[in-house]
Amino acid sequence: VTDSRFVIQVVLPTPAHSRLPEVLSYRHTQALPLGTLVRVPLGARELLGLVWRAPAGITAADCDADSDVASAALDLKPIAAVLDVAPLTVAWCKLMAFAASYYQRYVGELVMAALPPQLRELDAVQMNRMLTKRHKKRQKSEADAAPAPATAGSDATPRALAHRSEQTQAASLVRLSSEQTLVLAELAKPDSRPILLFGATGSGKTEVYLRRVEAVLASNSAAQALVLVPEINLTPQLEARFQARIEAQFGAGSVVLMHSGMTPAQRLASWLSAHSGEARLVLGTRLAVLASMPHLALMIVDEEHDPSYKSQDGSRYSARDLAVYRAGVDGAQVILGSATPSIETWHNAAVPVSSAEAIGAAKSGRYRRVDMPTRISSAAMPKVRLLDMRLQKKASLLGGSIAPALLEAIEQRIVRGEQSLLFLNRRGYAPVLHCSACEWKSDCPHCSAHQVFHKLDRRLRCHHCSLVSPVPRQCPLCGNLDIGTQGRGTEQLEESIVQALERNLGGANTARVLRIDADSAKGKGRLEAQLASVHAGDVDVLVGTQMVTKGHDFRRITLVAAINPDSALFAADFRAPERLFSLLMQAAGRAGRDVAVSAQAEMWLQTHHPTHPLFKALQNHDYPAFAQSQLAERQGAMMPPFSYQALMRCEAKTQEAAQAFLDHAAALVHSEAVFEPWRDPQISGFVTLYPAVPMPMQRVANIERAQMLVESASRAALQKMLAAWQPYLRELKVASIYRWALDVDPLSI
DNA sequence: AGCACGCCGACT
DNA sequence: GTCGGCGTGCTC
Repeated sequence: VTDSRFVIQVVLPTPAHSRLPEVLSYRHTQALPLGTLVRVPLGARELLGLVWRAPAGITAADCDADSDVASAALDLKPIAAVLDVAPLTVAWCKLMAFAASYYQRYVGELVMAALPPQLRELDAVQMNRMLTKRHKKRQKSEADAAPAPATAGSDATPRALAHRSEQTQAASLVRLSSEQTLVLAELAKPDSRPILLFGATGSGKTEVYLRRVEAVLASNSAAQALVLVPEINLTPQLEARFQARIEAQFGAGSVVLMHSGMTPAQRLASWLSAHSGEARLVLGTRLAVLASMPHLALMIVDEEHDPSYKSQDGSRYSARDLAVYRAGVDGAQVILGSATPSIETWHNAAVPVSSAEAIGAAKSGRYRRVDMPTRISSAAMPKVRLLDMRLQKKASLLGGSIAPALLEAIEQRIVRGEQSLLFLNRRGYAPVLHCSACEWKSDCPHCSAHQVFHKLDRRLRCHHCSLVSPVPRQCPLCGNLDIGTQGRGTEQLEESIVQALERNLGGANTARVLRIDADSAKGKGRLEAQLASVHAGDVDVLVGTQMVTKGHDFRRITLVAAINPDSALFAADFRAPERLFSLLMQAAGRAGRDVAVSAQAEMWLQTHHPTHPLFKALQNHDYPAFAQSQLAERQGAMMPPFSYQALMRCEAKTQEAAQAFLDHAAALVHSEAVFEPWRDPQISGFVTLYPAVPMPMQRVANIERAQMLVESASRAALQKMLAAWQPYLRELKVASIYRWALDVDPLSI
């Protein structure tokens, strides 16, 4: 114990609002490099920590000259154990440092979000036992696979080379289009800027990703690639395709998955494999952007506009933005792919911006745009038809929601043996019940939302707090027996379609209708089974929420209909049009993927606003025009990407308390005497604090929520102000507050 | 955030 | 007489 002279700085999973400092000091018998994983005592617990600042020769003995520091150093607790795992790289630590400072969190919080949960739980003995087992298993499988001595990472044996060329031949059976060939040549150019791969749905982006990954992995025997997708559960085909192709060429175990749906043991195994360099390709969801990959050379963010890349809890980072930053520190290429890029990315790719302002953008401050406009197999994009609902008689609407012309189009598809997809973003039978005699509505007692009527199990459900209650037989307020539904959900849409087909086709009706939404897909394997029946052709009409619009390659769908897209048209959120456009474009992409049927593929939009520019742009499949109009609007109103935002959210017992906290926080800033940075005109002149307001969903599970927007035309000024604000916020004590959190670059405000 | 310590109500 | 409720307070 006496020779534990070295002072080691460690970060731990201490939340930002605990009163602990970000970095803690411990003693150890020797210096430890930055990035070393250790277990350290904290109070009564023993936690996983990461060596943060290398002490560079500072020992307790060196501190003798200063007795205060020396005695403090002697008080330090010793490090309990050093994990037998290679230290994290300096580049990875830089990523953590950047993410922590940009999103206003403690480094320890991000580090722990990045490490697999099981790494935190295992003590040193369990850990080492596990590592030994893993090591032995690997040696055994290597011995079995290659009698010739082939070390991991260099598989340049004749056997491996022969194997590889065989595979290359097999892969080349998938013939590339000339467009794909050109795009791949463009991606191979030595240009360090992030790339926006702007490619229509069905243009063959996945094949381009695969080839690019293959090329980068083949160029260097250690190189690693990272492919991010929004939801791994929704793209099992993609996973299978990557696994088959890459493992065939680079060996079994060269591909690992990383997402939150895996078991703790699987997550640990994947993490170790990526960390050791054994895995050449990591395929995962947003959390995979934080994976330890010492030889990272390529990152691909598929569907980069997808909101699920922005973490909505905990550290609230954007995996896409961090990928762009990470490409910089790792010297890796980053490719952002989308048919409907986020407006921010489009702006970065289309308009030069000053380098200092773009998060992590390469030195030039701009992205390189590579276009893939053509649908593969010369299949055309579906024709978009706007169905003017103002001209429809209410009584003629089927189940109140489907125009007769649309039903007719569906029936034609059934006769031709083609499939239709009806898209409605509302699950349940009806969004609300109401009393015909009084004001009663099926309000959730705990949330500022209605309880949704689910007819199948005769229940009322709150989709926010999951409260389930029986359907009342009479009005709870006035006793009236006449209780009706209002609005329509997927259950009702399914019911209406089934009834109409029975009525119209009578005994000849053999049409099969399937509903896919979060309710129908509940339970392990249910979604896969349902999707499989669509692929197998066992379904004629598919009714679903946005769940079915993502990525599925339904070959025989020739009609996609958006039943009620208008609701998002005039939403308060300035990003609502962007989301609607990409949702509808993606849905449209489900139609006519097979060239044999693509000629008659159509997308129908039932709307009361057929002249709306968003629908016009969609009709022309003209994303650039839509993005341009959005950018013009945002520039006029000084909204992102022409300004930068942070949102302070607060949860409390009462709305008053929540707002009181935010008011205090704002007052703190405005009192220049307290908040020094505010005296700096470079900050106060550029940062605006808006008044605290209730959140759009004001109450969830009896918790009142309020928010306050902080905005600036200068990212640097906003960052400076937020960083200076943090310590004051941590000290702020207001009664009845549950918690507060800062969200940098919020997706919805 | 954990996890202690700590001081008051209903049970073997 | 203890088991356990969750209210403060501390953790290199």
